[in-house]
Amino acid sequence: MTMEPQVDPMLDRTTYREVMAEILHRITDGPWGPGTLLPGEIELAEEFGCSRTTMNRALREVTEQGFLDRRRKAGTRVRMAPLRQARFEMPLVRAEIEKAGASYRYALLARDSLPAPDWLRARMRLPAGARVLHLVCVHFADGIAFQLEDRWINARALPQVLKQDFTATGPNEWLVATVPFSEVELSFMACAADAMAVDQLGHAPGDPVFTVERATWWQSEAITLVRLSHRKGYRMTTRY
Amino acid sequence: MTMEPQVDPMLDRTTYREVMAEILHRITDGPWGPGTLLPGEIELAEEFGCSRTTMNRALREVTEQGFLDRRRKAGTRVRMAPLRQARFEMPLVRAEIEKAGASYRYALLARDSLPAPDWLRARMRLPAGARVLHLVCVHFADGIAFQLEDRWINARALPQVLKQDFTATGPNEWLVATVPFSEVELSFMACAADAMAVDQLGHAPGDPVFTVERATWWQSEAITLVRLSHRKGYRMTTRY
DNA sequence: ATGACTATTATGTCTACACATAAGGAGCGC
DNA sequence: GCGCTCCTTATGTGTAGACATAATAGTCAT
Repeated sequence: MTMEPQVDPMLDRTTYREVMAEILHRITDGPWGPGTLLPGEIELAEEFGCSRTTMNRALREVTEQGFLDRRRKAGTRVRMAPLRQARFEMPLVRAEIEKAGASYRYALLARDSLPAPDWLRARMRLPAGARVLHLVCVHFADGIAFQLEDRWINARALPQVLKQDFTATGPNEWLVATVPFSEVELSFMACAADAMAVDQLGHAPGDPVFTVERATWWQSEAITLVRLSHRKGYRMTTRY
Repeated sequence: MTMEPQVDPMLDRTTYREVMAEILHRITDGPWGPGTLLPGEIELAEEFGCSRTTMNRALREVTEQGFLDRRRKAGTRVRMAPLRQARFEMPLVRAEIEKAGASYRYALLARDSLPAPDWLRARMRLPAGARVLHLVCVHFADGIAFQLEDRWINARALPQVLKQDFTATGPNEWLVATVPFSEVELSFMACAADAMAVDQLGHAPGDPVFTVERATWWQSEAITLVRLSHRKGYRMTTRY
């Protein structure tokens, strides 16, 4: 029984990834400078030797990356300035420190179970009388205090948290592995160093401290509120 | 000539947006808790009354939003914790102020054309002897200083900038409309108030000032470096 | 048992086609 | 000129069908 030699029919096909790459190239280093009106999908599909569906997907994804502006009837245009948005990954401190090539150490400073104070109940939309666990910990990079973590965890939503002993690993890593979140509020700000920041991070009183506050909920139930104070001179940087 | 009554065939169709909404609902408020293994695409498509293509797109987009984890053969699983990434839109100050319902006013404080100082050349990878335009401006919300802008623009890359008179509109709006960028470095930090911040933003000397620094390049050529200092108590917040 | 091959399966992607929808633009009445 | 309708056009989205690919699970020989 003889077989016809079969060439893989999909092997030569232009994929939407290839199309994307070429489009991005034409935008950033090629003839499609800012403001250029691109040919229509059908025309481009013919030029690239793919279906309109594939071209549509490629253009859609390049648009999502912020380089194009598409409007029905008006066509596809190269943005004057790529969409002004920054994506931050919020890494675990541990990962951040180890990525920088420093050794990581963690210490628990305080641990306290108590009814949620009023300001916290208001901030996190907690019901009256909810119990919370309050933790204070420090993260060290090469033995030097890097980040001070002041965390509140809703023990009503997570009763197991009260049995956790956070002396070995931080609450962040435990939470990430244990509970999800559906809603996050994230703030960046500059605060004046308080007593805790002075003691633990080596700031002078009143020094500017870069602080991140992060509140998370799951299915409308408060999970945790954390304030992360950083060592002197810390910058949060992203490139894109 | 009689016509058959034609029902719009697409009107009843399940759209990928509807599917996405239902999937997200099932994840965040429904039976698909973290770790759940979802049924296969074909099965889901049947249940939702749509094609596998549509179901695939819905699942793909929910995955992009960080709620699902998909692997060939292994299937689709709800993530334990939604992907930890934050997206910041970087609005024009004007838009930010007006969105908050305040009136916007702009003022140019200083304007100076000079050869790039060494620190700036190093910071922006500028060639020796490059001329830059240095601008200082303030953005007011309801008459109160909101943001202080300290900007350097590479006049070698943008010779037209020297002819621009930035008394009426800020350099940001001009740049956005004039020149694109392909590379951005964005930093957030807490600085101590300097003389300029004291004079213009009403800080006390040494007060913590939330500062954003943003450097942009286009095709490896430096465009602009800007430091934005914010009024007392400013928080940059995002929800997702 | 163990390592190598094979079958199976769920997702990934491409095609061709059709209809939907937003919005620019022409033409018209005033 | 101004505002209105209507046509056209480019993108947006849905369908059925096919093949691609990665990864698991099972089979077989050693």
